[in-house]
This record gives sequence, structure tokens and C-alpha cells, in this order.
Amino acid sequence: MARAATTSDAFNAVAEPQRREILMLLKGRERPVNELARALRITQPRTSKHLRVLREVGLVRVREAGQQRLYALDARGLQPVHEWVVGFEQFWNESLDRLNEYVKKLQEEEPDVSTK
Amino acid sequence: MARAATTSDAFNAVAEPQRREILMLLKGRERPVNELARALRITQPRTSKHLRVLREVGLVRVREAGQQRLYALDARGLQPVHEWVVGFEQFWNESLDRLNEYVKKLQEEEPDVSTK
DNA sequence: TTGACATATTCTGATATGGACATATATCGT
DNA sequence: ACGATATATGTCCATATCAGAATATGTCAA
Repeated sequence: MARAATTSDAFNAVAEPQRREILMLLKGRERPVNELARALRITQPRTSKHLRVLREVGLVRVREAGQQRLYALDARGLQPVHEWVVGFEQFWNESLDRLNEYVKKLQEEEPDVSTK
Repeated sequence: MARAATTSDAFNAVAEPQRREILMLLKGRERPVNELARALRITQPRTSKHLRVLREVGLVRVREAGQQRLYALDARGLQPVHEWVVGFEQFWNESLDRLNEYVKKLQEEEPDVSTK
């Protein structure tokens, strides 16, 4: 079989650094494609493609404004990502404790690790 | 140029549904590879590959336990994801308002939309 | 209509990726 | 040492994906 389609949900849309940048630029105000392209220092076609992905997963909206198309953030699609990652919040501090346990266990298993 | 490497940070590691599942299964307790494979209903090699990605981005730790290798969650790597997405929290409700504005604008531009 | 400007799409190429399968490696019990 | 078990890795395939370049589409102004 082949690679699974990935640009079909918010998790994947947001996995692309430039798409994350676009979303951040759209906080606060809508912007035309060229402005985004300039800000990201990438070509206009590339920008349009990223915007298409973001559009398809519903993270941005477009509005016609004369010859420009103004893209605006629609952050609601990020909620699933937020919910998922929040489910791990309680484990961050815990992770430190577990790391200590882990290191301790390793040392017990290899008490001569420092003399190798 | 070519496609950018993608399995090199937490955002991408987490973009894969099965890897998300693995991380969820590791909440609470560490597990051997076969147990994860069974739970996900995928082959053992595939599971090992996902675990490798998760290991490389630091989201899991391994511990040798006899002939098994026990994988444990290390959720700290999810913090950047959390921080990024939390930066959009304030826009979710706002998004509803903006959607209304947006629809209103569309209707103003095409006042005969319902008679088409 | 024509030209300038803004944006989207198509084509092509290089590479990353997920998956199946076979195989290598390592550990344990006997 | 040997077989069984557990895990990791390598190979191969089909496809997704990012990127550049060229081109198509659409809008405005004169």
C-alpha cells in the first residue's frame, strides 16, 4: 500500500512550518496572498498552494476584494488539535519524575556505566 | 528542490494518527512493542517504525526489560505544540463572530443570492 | 479592448513516507 | 548450543508532497 493522505486534517495542515506561519500572520487581520508571500519570503504560487490546503481543512476563509483575495483566520479547526494535546498536559511535569526513575533504573541495571 | 523532511519534529510526529494513538496508549503506563501493535491492529515492524519516529523526536523513551523493550511516554516534547495552538485559543469564539461578518459581507456583495 | 496586476492551477521533478515482507539481532529457557 | 520469543532494520513499492516554472484565470483602469 501507499502513503496515507496527510493534508486532509488540521493536524497535518499545521505540521507544515510555513502554514503555521501563515496562520500566525492571519491573527488579528486578514491579508492578501501577495502580502503573505512577501512576509514568508516564498513565491506566490507556493503561498497559494499552502492557502489551498488551509482552506480545504477549514482553517482559513477567503473574501474577494477587487482583484485581491483576502484570507482570514478561522481558528475553530484548531480545537481538535488543542483538545488532543491538552490531554497530555498533566504528563509534562510527570515526565521529569519519570525520567529520573528511568535513569535510576538504567543505573541499577548497569552499575558500572561510569567506568566503561 | 525536493520535499522537506517532515518526521523531524513533534508537529509532524503527531500528524500521523497511529502515532497519536500510540502516545495515548502510553498515557498511564509503559508498554512493550507487541502490545502496542496488537492494540493498533498493525504489524510489529510498522509499530517499530512509528516508535522510532517518536523516539527520534523525543516523545517516547525505551527501557530494556529482558527480551522486551518497554516504551514510555515523554510528553515534554508536546509542549511546543501546546504553546503554539494555545496561541489561537482566543480566536475560536471570535471566529464565530467573524464568520457572521463574512457571511454578511457576502450577502451585501450578492444581494440576490437567494433568487439565483 | 488592452495592459497591468493579483491569484490559482498545471506540469514536472525530487524526495519523503507509509506499508508489506523478509531478515537480522538480541534475549531467554532448556 | 538451540529453539522460541521480541524487536529492529533493510528492501521494495505506490503515492503523497513540496518546490520551481510556466501558464491560466480574473479584475481593474484607461
